[in-house]
Amino acid sequence: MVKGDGSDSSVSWQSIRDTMMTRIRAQDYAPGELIPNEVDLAAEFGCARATVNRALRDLATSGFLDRRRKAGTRVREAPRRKATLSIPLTRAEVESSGARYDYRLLERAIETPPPLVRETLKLSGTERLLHVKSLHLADDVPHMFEDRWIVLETVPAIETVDLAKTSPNVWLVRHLPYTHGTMEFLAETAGARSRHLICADDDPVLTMLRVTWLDASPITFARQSFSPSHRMRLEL
Amino acid sequence: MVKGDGSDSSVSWQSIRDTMMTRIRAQDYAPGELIPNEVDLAAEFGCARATVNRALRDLATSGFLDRRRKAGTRVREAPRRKATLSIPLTRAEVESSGARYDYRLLERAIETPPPLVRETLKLSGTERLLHVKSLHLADDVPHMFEDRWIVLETVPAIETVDLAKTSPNVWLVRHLPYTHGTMEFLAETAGARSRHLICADDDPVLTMLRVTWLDASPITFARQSFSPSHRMRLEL
DNA sequence: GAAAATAATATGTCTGCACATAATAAGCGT
DNA sequence: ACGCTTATTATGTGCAGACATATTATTTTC
Repeated sequence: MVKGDGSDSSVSWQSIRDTMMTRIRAQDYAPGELIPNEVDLAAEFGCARATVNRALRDLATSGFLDRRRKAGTRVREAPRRKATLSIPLTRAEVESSGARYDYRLLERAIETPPPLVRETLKLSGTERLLHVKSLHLADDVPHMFEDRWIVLETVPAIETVDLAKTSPNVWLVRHLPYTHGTMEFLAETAGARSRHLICADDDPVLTMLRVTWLDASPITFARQSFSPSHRMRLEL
Repeated sequence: MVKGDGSDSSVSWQSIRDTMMTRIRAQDYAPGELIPNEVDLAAEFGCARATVNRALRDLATSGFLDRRRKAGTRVREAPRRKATLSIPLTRAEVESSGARYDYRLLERAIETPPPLVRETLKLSGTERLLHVKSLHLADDVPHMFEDRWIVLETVPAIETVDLAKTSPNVWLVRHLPYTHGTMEFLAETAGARSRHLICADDDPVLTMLRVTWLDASPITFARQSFSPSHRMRLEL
């Protein structure tokens, strides 16, 4: 076959991707403008169209290209980037820094949602929610305080789980992957949480709000506040 | 042909992906355990192996499966998730909320890096850096204060750019896409920034640190502090 | 029995080819 | 001109077959 030897006769989709990436960076293709179509590029690189397709598809999902049928492929003006945030699974985060992880269940109750939670999770207000407060520690030092609401209608199984042993997040990740969700970062003063995080009332703390859904059904709303000086790190 | 009519005889990779996703969620395949190989799945779904491959590859990049040659494909114990953060291009962020965006250059100077910057960007200390402080506004209200260092050795062209018109970030995104970088969120007190953000000295502000690289060359180190009450939102 | 050579296996990818689909462009009738 | 129908075109996807590559399993050799 023509491609058998692997060294030169065949072109890899990665090499095409890299070449195209170089051209985009060098502005050989102007931002916003059309690039040659797949057939032409395949001819240029001397490969099958499918190979070019793979390369361009990859650049599109990476956010450097915009592709539309018939309309063609064009260079994105402002590349969108994806951050691979190693899903703040607190345990892994703590242990990766060499510290010993510990978890304490503080409160557990079944309640109806207060207004903020009701709105966030788009509930009617009559649902039964599991309300859990917990503390996560690194080397016995408070690391994060979590206040979480879980919709029992969506996750009935969690009602019988012993949350003193397994943290809600760990259980949820393991048993009920979400389909989508949102995440918000904000800064606030520790306030009442200072008691758990062992800091001053007016210390600034980083708070992360997370809402997850299983299609149209709300799963959980979590408010996680980290001890002062903590940094949430993401890779780009 | 067998697949021509498009309605039933052919199976789409998306449908296979969805079916497999359902099985993973239902724990038909136990976490950590092997799933059938591509040939068997292709037989089950009545399609070509390439189609199964596409589906499984997608689930792997989404973080639900782990794939290794010869070793096979297994269900990840704790799915890794990716957040598509709409690259905090401040202008777009502000305008999407319906507000008018404005930008003001506060300071511009060429300096040698202080210790923190030198370490972060792994510099020797003798390099010339462009040091820029700027303020970004939404409807004339301070929205974000930025303190940025740009390595002129990596980005010589920016020295002649009129940064009163174009913000450094906009220029960089447009002219020099980075290959990788990191991002950190933290909470701190406004301190001296309170003057620009028009808030109290001890108000908690969300700060985002961003460092970007072009392969092994450092591009820029930015410290962006948002006005109190601002939330940084990411989609999962 | 341990190390080295060899086989087996699952995923990775490329090739041609065909048809599907979405969106634009062209043609046409009024 | 205007709106409608009908090409045309670029990307999207499927199939069968072949080879590539990374591991793991097995056998051979000392």
